[in-house]
Amino acid sequence: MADTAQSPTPARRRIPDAAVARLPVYLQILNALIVDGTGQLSSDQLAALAGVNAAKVRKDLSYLGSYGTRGVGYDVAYLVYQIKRELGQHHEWKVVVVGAGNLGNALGNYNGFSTRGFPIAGVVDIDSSKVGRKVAGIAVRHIDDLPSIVRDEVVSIGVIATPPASAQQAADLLVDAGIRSILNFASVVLSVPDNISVRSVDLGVELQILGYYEQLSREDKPATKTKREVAATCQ
Amino acid sequence: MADTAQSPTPARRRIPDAAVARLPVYLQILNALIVDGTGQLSSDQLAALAGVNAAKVRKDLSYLGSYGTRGVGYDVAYLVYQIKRELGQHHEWKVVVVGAGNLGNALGNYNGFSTRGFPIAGVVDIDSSKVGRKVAGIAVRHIDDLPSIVRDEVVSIGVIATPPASAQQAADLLVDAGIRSILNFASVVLSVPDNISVRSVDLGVELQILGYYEQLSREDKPATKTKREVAATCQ
DNA sequence: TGGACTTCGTGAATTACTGCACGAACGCCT
DNA sequence: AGGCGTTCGTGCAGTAATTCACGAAGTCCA
Repeated sequence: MADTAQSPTPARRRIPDAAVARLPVYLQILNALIVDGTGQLSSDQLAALAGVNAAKVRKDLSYLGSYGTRGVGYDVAYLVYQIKRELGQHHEWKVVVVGAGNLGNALGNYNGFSTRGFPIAGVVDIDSSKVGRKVAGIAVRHIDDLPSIVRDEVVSIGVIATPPASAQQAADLLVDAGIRSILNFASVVLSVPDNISVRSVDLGVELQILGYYEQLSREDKPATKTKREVAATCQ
Repeated sequence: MADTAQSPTPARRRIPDAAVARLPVYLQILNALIVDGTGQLSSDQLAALAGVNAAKVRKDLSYLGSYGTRGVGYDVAYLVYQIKRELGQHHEWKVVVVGAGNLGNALGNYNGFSTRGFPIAGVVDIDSSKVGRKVAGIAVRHIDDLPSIVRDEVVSIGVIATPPASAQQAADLLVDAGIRSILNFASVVLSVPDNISVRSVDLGVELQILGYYEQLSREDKPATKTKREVAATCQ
């Protein structure tokens, strides 16, 4: 968070975390629009599709630069290009999945990874009996092979799909193998060095949050409806 | 957001969204501590385990009431009780899963749901060829049965595990069936009435966010490491 | 009983994010 | 060419979230 001093690049814009979390959503929408043949769209339209405020859309996009045309809107294809550039999506980031259980299998078979620029370089498991089984055409390898997979395939991101009890160990192994970005599906808080990025997705937590608001809306006499249309991703 | 007027309950505390999102994490940690036999712990200790600031822990917990003891800390079991109460976790919330594909299967087999108070009342799919197949011991039913499942089983939460193209339709059907809380795994922004809660978890978006910070840390000369230890769940 | 020490609870300061409102820039039409 | 309508980009005010800092309230031990 030290934006102090003169960075070598004249003005390296610092995009707020909240905006970074929304850019992929815009990108997803815009990609769908390209398929539909839409060439231009306004911040109002994009805002409606993303379920957010139009001013927020404009501000978010302004962090990328001034790529809109006043009186007209944004060129869809160009915007896609710029968002991809900002997100580092112009090349692929390879992913390795740790844990070949239910979730690991589902992730392996999930198309969204490769179609969005995150091809799966490998699936590993600590259980030798699972080694060799195929997940989405990829043979499961033993976790001891993790370092060589990461090195040989130039993997950037590790996905933890193990039981909670093994998650910390998996994280340690990923860090040791040189991974600096981790997506964690196990319901534990991982402890990692400062320079490692971790994002955790815990289904139980998501449900509990929903449960809270559900309870809240029931306590309030149903007349006063709690307005709430979250497109959370994190947040 | 209208905290205006006099609510009937003398002082219905309004817990900030950010705090609500953290309470389940604390709960998870505390539950693990109970198993270990820990009776008391300080905000400092809990903060370390949750990877957050101690002041934040105290403020979050203070929204529940004053349940700590100065000079000592918090009683683990009592805190668990209070967090559960606040989150509405003293009774179970039944869940229905829409979509019996890869993800639907993984979710059905995922223990975390039922062990954390969200038993699966049913799995439905639009594809008749999948109907009758078993997912985690539960027979898949046709989506036409959704209204009766929701009514008969008193389901509170719907989980969308369909392909993106069908997600909006699934959401509409859930809303029609009376569901007011939706957990969406499809990578589309759902459009629902104001009084419905939606939380979206998009694996692609999570990876793209990680990709951004990964790129960022590579651009900065590696000397200036970007500090970043996020335990996001939403945010 | 009293003093030293610990830890909570919370007001106040800080930081981050949101949303409004408006000037500037552009296309289009006559 | 000029005026009109549209939409971007952004300064600013308002709101939400975080963090600090310190008094209050408790434990423990001599």
